[in-house]
Amino acid sequence: MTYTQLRPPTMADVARMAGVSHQTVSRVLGDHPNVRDETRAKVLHAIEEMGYRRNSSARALATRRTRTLGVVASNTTLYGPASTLFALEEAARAEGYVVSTVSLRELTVETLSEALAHLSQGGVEGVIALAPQRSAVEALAELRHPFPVVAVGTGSGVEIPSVNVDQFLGARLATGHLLASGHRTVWHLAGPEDWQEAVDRTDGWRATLEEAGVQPPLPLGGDWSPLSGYRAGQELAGWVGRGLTAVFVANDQMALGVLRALREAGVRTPQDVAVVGFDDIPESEFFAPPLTTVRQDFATVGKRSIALLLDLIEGRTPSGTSRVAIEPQLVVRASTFPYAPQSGAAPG
Amino acid sequence: MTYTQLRPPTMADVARMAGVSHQTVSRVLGDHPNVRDETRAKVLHAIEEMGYRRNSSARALATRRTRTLGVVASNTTLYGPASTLFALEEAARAEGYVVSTVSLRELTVETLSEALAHLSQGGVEGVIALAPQRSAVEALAELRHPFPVVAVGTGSGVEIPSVNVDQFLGARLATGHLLASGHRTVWHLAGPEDWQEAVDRTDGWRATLEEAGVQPPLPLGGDWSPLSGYRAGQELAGWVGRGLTAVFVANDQMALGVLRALREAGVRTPQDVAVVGFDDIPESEFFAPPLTTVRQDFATVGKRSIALLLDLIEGRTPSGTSRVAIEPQLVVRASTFPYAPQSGAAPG
DNA sequence: GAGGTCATTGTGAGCGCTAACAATTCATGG
DNA sequence: CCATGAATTGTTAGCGCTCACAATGACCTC
Repeated sequence: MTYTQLRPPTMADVARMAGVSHQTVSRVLGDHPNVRDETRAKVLHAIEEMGYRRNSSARALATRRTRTLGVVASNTTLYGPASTLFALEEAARAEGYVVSTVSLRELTVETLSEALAHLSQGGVEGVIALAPQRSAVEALAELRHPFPVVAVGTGSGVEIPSVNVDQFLGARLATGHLLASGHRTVWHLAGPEDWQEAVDRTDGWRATLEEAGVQPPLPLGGDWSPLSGYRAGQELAGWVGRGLTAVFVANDQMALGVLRALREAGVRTPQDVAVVGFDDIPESEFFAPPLTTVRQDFATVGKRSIALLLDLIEGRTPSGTSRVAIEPQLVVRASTFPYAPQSGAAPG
Repeated sequence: MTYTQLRPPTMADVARMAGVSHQTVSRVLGDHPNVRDETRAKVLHAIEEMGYRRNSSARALATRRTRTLGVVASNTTLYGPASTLFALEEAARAEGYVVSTVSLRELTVETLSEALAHLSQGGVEGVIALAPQRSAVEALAELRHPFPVVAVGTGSGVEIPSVNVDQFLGARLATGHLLASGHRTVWHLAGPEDWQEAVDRTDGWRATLEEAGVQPPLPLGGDWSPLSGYRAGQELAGWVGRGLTAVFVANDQMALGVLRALREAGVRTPQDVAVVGFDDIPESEFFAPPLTTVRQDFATVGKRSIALLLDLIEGRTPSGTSRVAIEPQLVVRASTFPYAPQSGAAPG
């Protein structure tokens, strides 16, 4: 078939065919109660017959509601952002909203600004910003935008309404688990410093050690990629036998690289060095060995974010006040076995 | 700040402030050439001053163009779909289009139909359907929709305009590589039978073996997950020493499970059994051992899909004729080493 | 100086819908 | 039988923009 420019039927066309006024058609479509069944049937029949679809632009213009939300994200092929995106869309759709997305290669003032402008062109009523980099958050605070914005993954120390997984707590769970398993200290491979989540995880790790009266070793740094984990793992391997028996890695992908580097260096996991990751990506369970990690509940993040944004749009919540924090969960697997008898699923 | 319902300024407001007609404001915004510089400056100043933004609904209504495209996808947290989604959005944005997405948990006639209706509510001018399941494609062909639809990942045997990576060729590359490395035969762990891509990969594998005069073993089946790969791997381990020396696995995630199962069974990769995957997910390079696999160029898929859809929307291409196929690429790593001296990057 | 051309600006009419109000119908009770 | 009000339907006026066309004025040309 070809999509010729024959103009699609309008409400008036339907009304004519059904022998009613266009307003009655509108009432039928809007499920207005005061329409006689017989009339409704006539209208529905005409709609069906003509293949009529309500013009969303005209509707949006008249109602001043587009029922569209925007999402700005980066690194959308990573498990975390992809999962959040999925949850956001599902939650928004459940509320009758369409979601338009902009996926950025990098978050800067410029790209963010363009993204918001682009979404504005799409007529969004509000925007969720998956903005894990701190620079992005600052940019967001500066930018003028005619709609409310909710930040996700920015940490709670920002001006903007935000929803976050409690990264500090997650790191505490991971580190505490290793200490409880008998390790004297826990090393740390951190994520990029300009990511708030990375900083929070490092802070949680450090705080846990300090509370246990342990002087934290100097953390290593990576960029979330398996490759950076691999490189850090090579360095870590050099410390085995000199006090290194446990590592908390800031995400699962880097942990994968660490595992490989350790293996290549002849270091056994978990017998020589225990490893904990963060995220619980689907592959983690099948790493060599299966990875103990911290699971984030992205579905809840999505739901809460949409709920908050809709509150803001409807004016139910004064913006600037809202901070939502969500608890993560430790998942114990073989990479910290046999030090971990207390909880979690056994590996398959 | 609060988003009070003070009505945002309209074009007429700007016009009044700048002392011109609303049409002149429209011209400035539309970069119409015949506007005096002085006038343009006045208008731009007024726009800036009032924080004016063009109302997209009104614009869409008047122009009959929403400049919005829709995407229906499932399994969006998997690497392949997520990468395609990213590429699609980027390509569409480059053309000035906003992208609205619907992420489905499963593709059925009902969910697809709802998704299209939802996107229609969002005013899309066309839709890309990431529809790897065959059932979905059939559903797509049946459904009435007032806009063009391009299918991605459906294989080329469908009525609908489509864009695909040549899965058959990919399987041929993988299987051929193993045969060329000296293996007598190649076993196969297939994806779900209702996925066209899985079928095409199996067909490519079978054809390559038959052309080499080898009777293909019975393929195993999985569901793309590492777990299903793990289970299949346990079974495969039982065939080692009885003719099994090489396995072509239909995706990297399942290959991960296979690797683990083999390892646990004391089977060495690649010395005892060589393994090839499909997708080249970022983690593959860091599996134990690093995985030989087939890379799909999702960026090109995205660009070509958008280009095709826009052609359809503009009426440049008669729909129903267009099939685009994209070549995949073999990436050789240690899981087929040392049988593979001929090409590809060495493991890190 | 009349007529013509071009650049620039303004005017009016819709795009297809919903909201507010007006009009009509119908059942009901006094 | 007619007033009363509820249920149902119709009428009108925008929503904020772009498009087609009209109007204005500056500048030439002969």
